[in-house]
Amino acid sequence: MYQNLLSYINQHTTMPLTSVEIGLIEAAFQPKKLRKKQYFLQEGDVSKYAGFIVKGAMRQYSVDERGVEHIVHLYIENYWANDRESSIMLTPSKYNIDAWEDTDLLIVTRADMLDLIDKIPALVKMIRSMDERNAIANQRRLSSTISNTAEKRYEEFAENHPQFIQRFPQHLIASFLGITKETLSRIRKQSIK
Amino acid sequence: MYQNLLSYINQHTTMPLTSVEIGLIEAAFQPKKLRKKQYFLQEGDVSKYAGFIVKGAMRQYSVDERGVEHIVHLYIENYWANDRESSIMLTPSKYNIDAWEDTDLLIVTRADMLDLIDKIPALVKMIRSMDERNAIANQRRLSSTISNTAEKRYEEFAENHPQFIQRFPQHLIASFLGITKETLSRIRKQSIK
DNA sequence: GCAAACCGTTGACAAATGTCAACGGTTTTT
DNA sequence: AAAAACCGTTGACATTTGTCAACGGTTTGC
Repeated sequence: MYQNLLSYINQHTTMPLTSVEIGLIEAAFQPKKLRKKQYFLQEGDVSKYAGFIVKGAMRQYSVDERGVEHIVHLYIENYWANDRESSIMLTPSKYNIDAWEDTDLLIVTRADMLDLIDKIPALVKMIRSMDERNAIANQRRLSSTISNTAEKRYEEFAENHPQFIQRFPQHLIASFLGITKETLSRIRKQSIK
Repeated sequence: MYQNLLSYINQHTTMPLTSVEIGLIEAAFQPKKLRKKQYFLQEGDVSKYAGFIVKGAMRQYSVDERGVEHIVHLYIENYWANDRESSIMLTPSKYNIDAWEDTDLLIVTRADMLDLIDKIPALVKMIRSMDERNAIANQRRLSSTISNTAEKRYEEFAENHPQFIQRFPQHLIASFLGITKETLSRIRKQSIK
């Protein structure tokens, strides 16, 4: 169960974890299973846990006044599911996070995570490295969203994230890209020609 | 000159800086002046410095195949101007960063910054706090971009960032929002009624 | 095994946004 | 002081994307 998380950590740090450190980590993270469609976080609640996905797939989305869902994140194995704004500022979340497939998580509270970071120097580097990767990914996505047409955004996404294309249905991909499922369907038809 | 930077750092940390630490910081950061329109970073170059804006205003943008500029960031006092992807991965930047007004910067290389972080514990927290704020801001912008109409995006932006509205001309704001200047002009006309 | 829900596609049409050209009023440069 | 560049606006029109309704082919749940 903890294997994925531990190797994820080792990949993002320079020095391997000691067995004492591994013990601390296993004590702080708690296993959690979600069935398909179960909520991990509901709009209006304050995020209590960050979840590392060991196995499964999840999505994060907002729901607008008309009831339309807007997918802001898709998650699979080795991703962290969380609304950082809510968990950092302790404000009610504007998002829902739920399981798209049956999912195994390792969850940790922000307090326990901060505690771990204080005790395990390697984690400081990991957090920074994760934040950097995250900032880069966000920058790319943002840039693509404001600069490219829907067609180009889809092409780029399909090229850079083929795992997501296979794993999630088309209407979720469309929403993630900020377009409707009909538009995506037509774009794909177009580009096959 | 260093006053703004030092109080910025103190605001983002818990313990005040010692005079030794202040000395280290002043040694690592180098003052730099840019005249309006001068480049801080040009597309194709690898980002060498991060720049803290003491006074002035800058913009970061890409240029597409048709020669159209897409503004990805606007910066004013107390912002950091940089293409993190380029400076972290050491890859040629896809962006330009230039001065929109005459600007005073304090610039630092990534190596010197990492060195400072190792020597000054308070900076570790500052970086994390900055990354968190950054992640939250990016999340909000992204969510707004894929979920809202142009009109609502402009309203939100004007409400949350009135300083930018005053400081940058409308066509830059439009590009930042991912729309044309004509569309923004019509949106504003509309909402006055 | 059947009903219900889900998924992608298509057509007809509406709405939002982009494109291009032109204008007048600034501000900046020389 | 004149010329040039910049800025926001407007009109006419094109293009992109959204909306709504319907369909058939899955897959899912009971």
